[in-house]
Order: sequence, then structure tokens, then C-alpha cells
Amino acid sequence: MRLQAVKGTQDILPRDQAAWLSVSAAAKEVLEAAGAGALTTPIFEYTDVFEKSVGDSADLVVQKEMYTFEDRGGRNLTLRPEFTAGVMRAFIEHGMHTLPQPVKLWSQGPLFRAENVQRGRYRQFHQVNFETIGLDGPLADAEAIELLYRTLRRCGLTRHRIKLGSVGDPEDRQAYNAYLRAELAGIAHELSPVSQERLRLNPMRVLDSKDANDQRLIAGLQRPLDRLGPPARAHLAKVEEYLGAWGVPFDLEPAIVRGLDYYRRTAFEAHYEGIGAQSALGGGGRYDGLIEMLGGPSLPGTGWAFGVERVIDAMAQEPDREAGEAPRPDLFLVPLDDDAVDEAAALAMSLRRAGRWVEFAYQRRNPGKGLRDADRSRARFAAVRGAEERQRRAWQLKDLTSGAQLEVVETDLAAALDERLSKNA
RNA sequence: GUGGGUGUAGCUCAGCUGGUUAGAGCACCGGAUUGUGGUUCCGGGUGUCGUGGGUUCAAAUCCCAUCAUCCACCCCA
Repeated sequence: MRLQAVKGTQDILPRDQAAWLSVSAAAKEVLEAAGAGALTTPIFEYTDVFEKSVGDSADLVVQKEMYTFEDRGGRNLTLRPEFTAGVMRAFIEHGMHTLPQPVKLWSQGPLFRAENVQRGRYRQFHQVNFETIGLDGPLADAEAIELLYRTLRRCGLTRHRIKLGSVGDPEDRQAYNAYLRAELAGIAHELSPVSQERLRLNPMRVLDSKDANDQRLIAGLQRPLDRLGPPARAHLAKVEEYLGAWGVPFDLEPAIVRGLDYYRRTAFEAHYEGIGAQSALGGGGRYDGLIEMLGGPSLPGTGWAFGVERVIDAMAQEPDREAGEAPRPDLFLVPLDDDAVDEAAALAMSLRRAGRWVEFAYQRRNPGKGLRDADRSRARFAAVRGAEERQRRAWQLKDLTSGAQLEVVETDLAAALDERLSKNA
């Protein structure tokens, strides 16, 4: 069998690295300026870490999509399918509740879910994640949303939208589910099979149905937002107020839904049209109670994550993205005889130590070939050395843009190159 | 898990009503050019036609299976 990357995984080639690094740099810049510390956790954890965090809502899907395995010591391990659980485990394990509160943490790296692959959805994918732990007011939620919005902005996106909603408090959700069951009981048989199943397991999800007939049937029903209890309603109003004051554009989403039980109140997503069916760049919300579920102190939290692949996909859709020119080597050395090969190598090492990007031909070349090699390397300058130059302890330094060439004594080469590079820059 | 599209050179693709030796452009390598590049010209195919099986005198082409990939459903912690 021909060796190939596993289904749903991909190589990030040199030509794509700039985009990846720019996302990383944007996240670091924006999040650390808000006081977030970088946290790197292992990519696998005891399976318990994830199972405890999903709790009762351990949807079969969630379980099924985890990469779980037993290691040689018989440990039951899982490749992380999300960041939050591992971050909370580390928070607890390192006693971060004793740090000045709140604690803000950001992470990035690969995650693993055994999903069926399509555009914007892979089995190994990458996210940038942010959490604020220890604050339960709406201000923390609003700040997190602002940071999500601005991090995406810093990545160069201009057309992303924040959808804001609330899943309410647990009692609101119970009440709303009861309401849905009551309202839909009589017409359940008219719903699509998928929606009938949802009605049994998690009625709120019926609202997500893409079936036109389902949508018609539920059109007249109240949305979760219509039935929030007073505390959750006040909380959401305050988040809206902050975002408005800070100039973060958002759309109120009357039926935002979360798959996991630990979410409460604020929920939000960032969307971008034009990147296929997976238009969600990322999302998050408030998860009071999660830390306690994992055996830690009772602390509230709020956080989000976005998918790096999807953001890069969106970046490519931006009309005015600057076509950043790829970096080029400073100098390419052309040895005209065998001795010059070693001399070129030695010179390259010395110039590289001084921080310049220097390449050289690994075999003796004739001038025509050597300069063609230099061209193909995209270097700005070339330097040629043969027997004649050796006698004079010099190199022929050639500007590959203008064609201008002059002989430079080898001890002066670094300075001569530096001078010309700074002139062009 | 379900449905549909697509797999031919490193890349983008043509060839597919079965028929000599499987092609193009780009890329790549060599030469024209043994002391001066980019352009140009010449030469080189670098391929298990995704894989396995079947039909046939004959399969890149038709059939089945399988794998991969893309799009969508589903789901999205």
C-alpha cells in the first residue's frame, strides 16, 4: 500500500506556514494584551478527563467520535477532542485557584475527532482556545466575546459576525424543554424522524432542524430567549450593553443551542459566510460548574475556541488581503571549482551566524548554471568565486536585480552585502 | 453513519461510443553556454491511468468491490 496521510489529516506545507504563523501571532498579541497566559497541555489525557466533563449529556456521538486507546501500561487514554477539559484539569492540578483571580489562559494546537471529513472539518484539526476562570458576571463574557471578535479581526478577517444568545440557567432549560414537549406532543408524528428522536433526547435541538416542514411546524413556538428566567435575561442584557458600548457588532440569535450540559447563560458563535457548510469559525460560552465536575473548586468560567483551518479558509476569502511577498535569501554563493565549494560553505556558515540568509551550490558550477541556480533560489545577491578570485582573496558580488557586479575582498563581503541589503529594504 | 461527484505525471487537466507505443501546459533535470543569470531554443516522461477482481481477442475507457478525496446530510465538546 502506498503510504499516505491518514484520512482527515493533512500536511501543512512550507508555503502555507505563513498563514498559520499569522493566526498564532494574532492570537498571542491580542490575548496576552488582555492578560492571558499561554498554557500548553498534552494532546492526550486520561479518558476520564473528557468523560467527566461531558457528563450526562455524553451524547453517543460525543463518545463515538473520541480517539480512545489503551497504552502499554493499561491506561485508558484519549486524544483530546477539545481544549477546555484538559485546560481545567491543568488548572486544578497546578492549584491555579490560588493565583490572583481571574485566571485567563490561552492555548493552541491539534485536536482529534473521528468525524466524517468535509470542507472545514477534519479528524486532526487545530484550534486557538481562550478561557477566563473565576469571574461569573456578564463583564467576563463580554470581554471574551470582544477578544474573539478582535482576534479574528487581527487575523485579517472583516466579514465575520458574532451570534449571541443564551442557553439560560439549568432550570430555564428544563422549563423550556418541558414547554417544547408539551407544545409538540400533539404533532410529533409530523416531524422528521431526526427531530422526533431529538424531541425525546434533547428537545431544544429540534430547533436546529434544517427540514423545511419542521421549521414550519415550530415557527410559531417561543424561542429559548423568550423564556429565559429573570437572572439569565438580565445577564444577557448586560452582555449586549457592553458589546454595544465597545463597538463589537453582533446579532442576537434567539435559538442558540449547545450540545453539552455544563454550558449556561451566555453562548456565542463567530460565523463567516463563504467557507462552505461549516460556516462557524468558532464559539464558546459560560460553563459554570465544569471545574467542580472535574473535582476542583467551585469556580465559574467562560471561554471560546476557533478553528484555525476555518479561519485560514476565511482569510483566503478576504478581498483586500495583502499578498505578502514571500521572504527571499539574501545571498547565493556560486563556486566555480572544487576548492570554492568548501570556501562557499565556510563563508555561508559565517554569514549565517551573523543572521543573514545565505545559500550556496553544493557542487562546482559554471557561471551560467550557477547564476541560474541563484535565480531559482530567488536570492537578491549572488557571489561568484573561482581561481582568479582566489588569487585576490575576493568574490564577485552581483546584484541579481540590477545586474551590477563588482569584486569585493572576502573580508569586506559581509559589510558590502549589509550595505546593499539595507539600501534595498 | 447516509447520499452524490471525482481519482490519469510533482501540479492543473485532456484522453473514457473499448483498439497500435497514454498526452498537454506548468514544474523539474540536462544541453545550446568550460567565467556570467532571468528570455529563447533543443532534449528528457519523471506514470503500477487509486487498488483488487470481473467481462473481452483487446480495458485508462465497461461492470463489481474497495480505498482515498470533494460536496452535502448528520453532528460539531
